[in-house]
Amino acid sequence: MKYFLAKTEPSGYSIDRLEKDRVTSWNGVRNPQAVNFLKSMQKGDMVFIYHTEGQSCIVGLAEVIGNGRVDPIDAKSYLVDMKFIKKFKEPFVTLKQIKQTGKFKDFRLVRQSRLSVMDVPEEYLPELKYLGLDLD
DNA sequence: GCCAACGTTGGC
DNA sequence: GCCAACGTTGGC
Repeated sequence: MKYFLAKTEPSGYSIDRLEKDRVTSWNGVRNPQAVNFLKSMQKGDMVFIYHTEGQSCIVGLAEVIGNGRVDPIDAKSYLVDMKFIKKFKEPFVTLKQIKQTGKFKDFRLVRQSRLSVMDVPEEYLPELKYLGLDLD
């Protein structure tokens, strides 16, 4: 089981919306590198949901529930079905905090600010838990 | 709302 | 296939 992170603008699609929907097809990603990460997702993998408006922060967790597929209405885009797992308790873990620890220097979230879907290497999980993410 | 950094497009 | 011009993302 692997971890990923997917960004979204909450005014477009928020964690609250995912909680209501329960299940969604994560879509609208066209950047080739981000699409590759979507393609590497497998059933059972976990996805941190990250909001990019206002204070950038990790707001929740979703789980991949099936194989991805090319978006039927946009061949350059790729879809992955996922279900709501949880919304983290506030205060959310922010990008600022993540940068301040100094332990995420090679994390794509820090290195490639415009990448909207990425892997979260296992080595970062303990530090994310330490910052307050409840992964149980 | 600005703008740096990055990605994409299209003319050559 | 290069690269200038343009468009977009996301942090601030």
